[in-house]
Amino acid sequence: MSNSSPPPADPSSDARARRRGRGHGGITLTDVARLAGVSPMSASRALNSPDQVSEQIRARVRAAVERTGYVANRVAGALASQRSRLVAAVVPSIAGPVFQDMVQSLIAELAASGYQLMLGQSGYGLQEEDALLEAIIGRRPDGVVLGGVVPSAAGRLRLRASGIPVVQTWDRLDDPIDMLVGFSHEAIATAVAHFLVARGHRQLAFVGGDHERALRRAAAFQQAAQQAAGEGKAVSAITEAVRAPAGVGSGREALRQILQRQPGTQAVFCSSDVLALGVLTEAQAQGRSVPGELAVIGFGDLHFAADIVPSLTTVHIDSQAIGRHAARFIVACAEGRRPADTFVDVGFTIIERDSA
Amino acid sequence: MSNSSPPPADPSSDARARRRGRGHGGITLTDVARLAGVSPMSASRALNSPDQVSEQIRARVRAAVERTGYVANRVAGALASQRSRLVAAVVPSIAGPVFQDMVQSLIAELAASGYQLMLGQSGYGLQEEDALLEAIIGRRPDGVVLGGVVPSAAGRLRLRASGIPVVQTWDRLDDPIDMLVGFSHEAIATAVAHFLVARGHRQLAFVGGDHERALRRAAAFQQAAQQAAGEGKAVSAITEAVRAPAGVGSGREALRQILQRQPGTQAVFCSSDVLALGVLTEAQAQGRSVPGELAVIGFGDLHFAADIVPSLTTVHIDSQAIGRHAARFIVACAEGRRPADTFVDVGFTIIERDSA
DNA sequence: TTGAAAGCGCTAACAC
DNA sequence: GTGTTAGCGCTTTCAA
Repeated sequence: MSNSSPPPADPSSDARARRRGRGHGGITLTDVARLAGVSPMSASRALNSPDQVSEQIRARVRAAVERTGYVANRVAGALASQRSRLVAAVVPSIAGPVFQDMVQSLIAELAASGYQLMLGQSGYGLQEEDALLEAIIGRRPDGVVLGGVVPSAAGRLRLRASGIPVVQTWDRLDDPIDMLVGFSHEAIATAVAHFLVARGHRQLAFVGGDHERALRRAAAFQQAAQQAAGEGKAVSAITEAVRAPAGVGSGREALRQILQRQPGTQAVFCSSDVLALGVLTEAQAQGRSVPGELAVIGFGDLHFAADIVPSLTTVHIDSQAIGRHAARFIVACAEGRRPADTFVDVGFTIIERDSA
Repeated sequence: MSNSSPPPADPSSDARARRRGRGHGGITLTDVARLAGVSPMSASRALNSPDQVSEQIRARVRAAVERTGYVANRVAGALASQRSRLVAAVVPSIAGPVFQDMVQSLIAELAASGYQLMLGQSGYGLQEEDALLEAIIGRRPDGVVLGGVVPSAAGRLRLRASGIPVVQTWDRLDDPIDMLVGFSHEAIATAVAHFLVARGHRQLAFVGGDHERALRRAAAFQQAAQQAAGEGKAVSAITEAVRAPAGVGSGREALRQILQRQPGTQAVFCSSDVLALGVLTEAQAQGRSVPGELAVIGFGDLHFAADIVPSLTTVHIDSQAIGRHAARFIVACAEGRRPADTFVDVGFTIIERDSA
């Protein structure tokens, strides 16, 4: 097969071998344009802003694309236009159940606008976090979404300096880098404490991870409990911190610890439904009835929450909405119409089921 | 602050405003080189292949980078070098528990070699799958990892034609596009059927999704059961297909259906631990003891499997290994040393716990 | 070891 | 509408 001029329709077999030297044998926009008998610029327009060219050109370019199997090189496009149509997201870990729904809706929503998601995991030490940030900024994404990641001061500075739109999520921060889509962990802890106290529980416990966010929620929970106590009720609340990853096993262990420290515990608020499942399991294993002897509240409203026995009372967060808002913020920025209001509180709902 | 020549150390405030015209005010390698008093090429070498330049140049460039807060533009680098250091992965959905560990280890392993992951979701119809493939190929990633996704004939052709290394995972396919890291669903189904028959169970059931992979596993399970029957034992096996997403609720419903269709069912093999949790839950709700009256086997060995009551007997797949192998295959290809053997079967293990 | 020249494949900007 | 020109910021290639 001769290698001059655009290759014919069959793009099969040995494309892999074609690469050599500097010209790499790939089909370029110039090839398509030549085949269609138009200028490269017209070909570009026919593909990217079809209304700006005549029907004739559109048709000829379309035909040439079909014949060659041309796929536009978006790397070159990004370099020339300074728009990568790539968005980076950073989460502590994709393996936990927490950020899944957010990432999923982020991907879906971005894809709908022609953007792709690059996913990074922090939570492998600060050294790596810096390297990750550098790798991300180096790719000049059109936006960065941070999920439950609190960057170092240096990281914040770099992100700011890069000029890339940033959306922080999963938390209501006082001093966001740029945009914000979240909810208040303190408000949730307070609401849950009131919920439990209102139902007559006086000896409470909180189970959560040992990271900053969970600890803040714990503090708020204790504080709200104290406050209820101030209203003439004697309420105690203890906190049990488990190490990551917070699985079912950690939940079981946590309940054991709690019952040792405060045998009369009447209600447990868990910072994830998975932990709550562990608490439920342990309670059952010990023959302690839920919610009769022990009320349990989870967090996240994961898919299994409604279907286990007893069904789990839990805090629902609309994670999909978080992803959706974040995606829209960034797409808007990328298209030059930065939203006026760059802060969204998606709120929360306590879903009352059988466990509390 | 004057805006001519490379800006001084402070990269704070209004970088966002600096963009205008064609030159976008960003710090480029040329700026760094000028500041260091060397050619751009030397600066590039100082950063990318430090051993090729003198200590003097290295130091001066390093200093200039620090002063300016320069972050290399990898888009330009990718265009020039034809290596994006970007790998694309496609999974049906990131929200299921199935591909999480794989994606997690893929990200980690790639990051360790300086690569980033772009994540796409298929499973939104074929129209979208084609668009997704186009978006991926357009970015010229150094590799594509397919997780449980069977591309259309057209998709396969395009991937092949693109010359991008492809790794298919989670299955042992007969005719892979390129490289393969997986395990045999048929072998698993057979092993589980034998496991159950050997323990005296004669009335079996399979619960799985209604997609191709699960159905193949179901067929293999039934066949293995028949085969055992041929050895002088009367074995029956029925299949219950649930619609996606296969959650705890689907598992409960599935067991109800099964017990209606085959009231004497003694053992259930579920195509995911989540379904198994549902079956367990329903059995418990009906007062049916596990494993006494009903044996249950799951698939995936998810984090909760060991900690629920009864603990779940299940099929363990080393998903992390899948991600690791896939990453290594692609990095190797990208660095010009394509592995001789591009096929790995990671196998499986039946983890025997209390539920069967 | 260092540098100059020449692109990578595309699009913004400006003509016609 | 369409084409021409001139880069985007980097790296490959080749010469010194």
